Amino acid sequence: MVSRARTSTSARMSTSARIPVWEDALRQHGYRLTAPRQAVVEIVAESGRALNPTEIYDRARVAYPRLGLVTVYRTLEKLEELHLVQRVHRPDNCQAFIAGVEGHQHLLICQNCGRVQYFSGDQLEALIQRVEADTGYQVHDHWLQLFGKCGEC
Amino acid sequence: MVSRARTSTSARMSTSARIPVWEDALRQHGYRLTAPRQAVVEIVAESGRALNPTEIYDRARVAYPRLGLVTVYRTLEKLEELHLVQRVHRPDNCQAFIAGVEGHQHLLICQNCGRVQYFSGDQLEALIQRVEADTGYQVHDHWLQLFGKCGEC
DNA sequence: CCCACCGATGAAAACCTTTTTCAATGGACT
DNA sequence: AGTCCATTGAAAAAGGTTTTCATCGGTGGG
Ligand SMILES: [Mn+2]
Ligand SMILES: [Mn+2]
Ligand SMILES: [Zn+2]
Ligand SMILES: [Zn+2]
Repeated sequence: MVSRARTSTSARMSTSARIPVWEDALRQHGYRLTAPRQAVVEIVAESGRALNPTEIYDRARVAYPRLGLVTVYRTLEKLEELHLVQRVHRPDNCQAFIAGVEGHQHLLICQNCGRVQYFSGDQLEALIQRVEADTGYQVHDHWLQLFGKCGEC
Repeated sequence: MVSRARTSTSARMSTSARIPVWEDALRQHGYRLTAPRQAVVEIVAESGRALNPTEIYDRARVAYPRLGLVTVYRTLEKLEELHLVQRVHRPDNCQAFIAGVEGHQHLLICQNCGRVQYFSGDQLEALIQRVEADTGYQVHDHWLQLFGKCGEC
């Protein structure tokens, strides 16, 4: 039970509930909330998959056809700076972005459809201490990602 | 003691001992062992840090000035295919390569100087089972990387 | 030994993605 | 209305990787 409790997959905010939160965050940091930004925010906030800049561009242009690709890059830059999105690294593609979560969590990625889930509760402390003792390194951070096949695939 | 034994940092082949091994592997797969390839192999096999194609290019040209950057890319392609090198992903740079190791191991990377060490013996089985149960995903693979500061830094 | 073949090479061109530049736009505030 | 200035999209530039191509040169067969 104790060990069970240490791992949790996040019951995240529903994807559409993110939109007003992100919009507020942008405004509260002095950024204007413009139509092209809203178009980008809507796509990224609602996606359960990590998306490339060009994928975001293509999808957001459906709602806002005048959008320029540069604005996608610039909006992603701001969303990343505010920790609202994070980059997802995969063997073949490290240029994709997904909505972030608060605190320290890890990614579980479907190798088939790209669907992403977060989880937390790794127990790496003991491992890290051993590696530190063995190597003389001081460990300050870690990446853990699981890859597999999601329920739908 | 049991848990200690499950974690090990690899007492790897000395870096220079890799060179003949890699050269044999290339030959045995039908690739010719040419001077430009040898220059690339020597740099990558002997490096304790992950190197970009252009870093490899610059270093290898010291020994073989006629070398073209394209040959660096092509040689890396073959070394990766033979699992002699692997790509190292970092927050800011996913285009660097380091000598691989046999079997399943993980990377420990110095954030200051880029020095890389391998370790094995994570105990993720229980965590993975829990995440699978919670999410309905089937986990087939994982990435674990530690970042920190090495003894020299 | 000579030749034909073909893998390998480097230069140049093409390509693709990301960043920078720039003039124009249009909110926010007075 | 008028000023300020963040924001925008187009275009250019930059940066990195891949493709193309003519040439080179090692190897194996004649
Ligand atoms: Mn963790
Ligand atoms: Mn592992
Ligand atoms: Zn899936
Ligand atoms: Zn170091």
